[in-house]
Amino acid sequence: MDKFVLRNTCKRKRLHDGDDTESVNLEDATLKRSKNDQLSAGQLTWKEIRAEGLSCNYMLLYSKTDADEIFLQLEREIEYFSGDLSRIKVYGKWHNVPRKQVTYGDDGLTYKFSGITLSTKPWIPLLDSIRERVKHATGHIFNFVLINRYKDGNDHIGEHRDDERDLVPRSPIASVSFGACREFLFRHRDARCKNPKLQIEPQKLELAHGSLLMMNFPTNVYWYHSLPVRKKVLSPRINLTFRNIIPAAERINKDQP
DNA sequence: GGGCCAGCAAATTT
DNA sequence: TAAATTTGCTGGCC
Repeated sequence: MDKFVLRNTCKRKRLHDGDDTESVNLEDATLKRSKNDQLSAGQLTWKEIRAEGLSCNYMLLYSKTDADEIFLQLEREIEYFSGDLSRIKVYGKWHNVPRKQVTYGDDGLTYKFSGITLSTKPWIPLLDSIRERVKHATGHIFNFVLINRYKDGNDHIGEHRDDERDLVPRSPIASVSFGACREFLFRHRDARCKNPKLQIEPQKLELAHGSLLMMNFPTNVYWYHSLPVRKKVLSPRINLTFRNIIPAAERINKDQP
């Protein structure tokens, strides 16, 4: 993939002067990455993102060269859910989810999404190698990955928290991004209503090609996240969120002690 | 003109 | 039992 194309897939826009939201500029990241192309990844430093009840860490996990190669491999090898598994009923109307998605993970794991239960596909070497890279960088091993592919800026995901019931309590979520830069938005649960009691500013991130975002406890308790529509984005983004899912058998035992 | 955002539309699940 | 949750459409603002 051409570096020039990637560098232009996302122009950062400051909405307000003095905007103090944490954000990561793809152009800076691309420059930094080109300097580091000769270096092995893992030598790059973490950036901390903190707010009330929000704890995230961000780094460039892959050099641009490696990220380009992985993006192409993902495009070749990942098979997304289709048919009933990619449709959803909202307000009595059926819709195709505005993105492509699929789950891979350890044998027997399932993941509930908006009423439908998705079973996982078995790990493939490409995904296992990314999982190992995340383990090397963070010390965390994950048993499940949800892959979302956003074909362009019209594909999106609405504001949500990740389903806590299925997740191992307090376990972090690792989000690895490839392809086009998209704005990622956090909003505090107490700042979502019409007349919020608290004025908590949203947190905006721009997740670069080859980046890793760790969402640590208790981020997922207090903050909703979304990937809004961005009409100017014309190229695809693939995002992998690694999680630790409680196996269904253990969940049943837990619910019925 | 168009990008962005807030608000609103049921039915199902927990 | 009541609250939370999904996406698309509309209208207002810039």
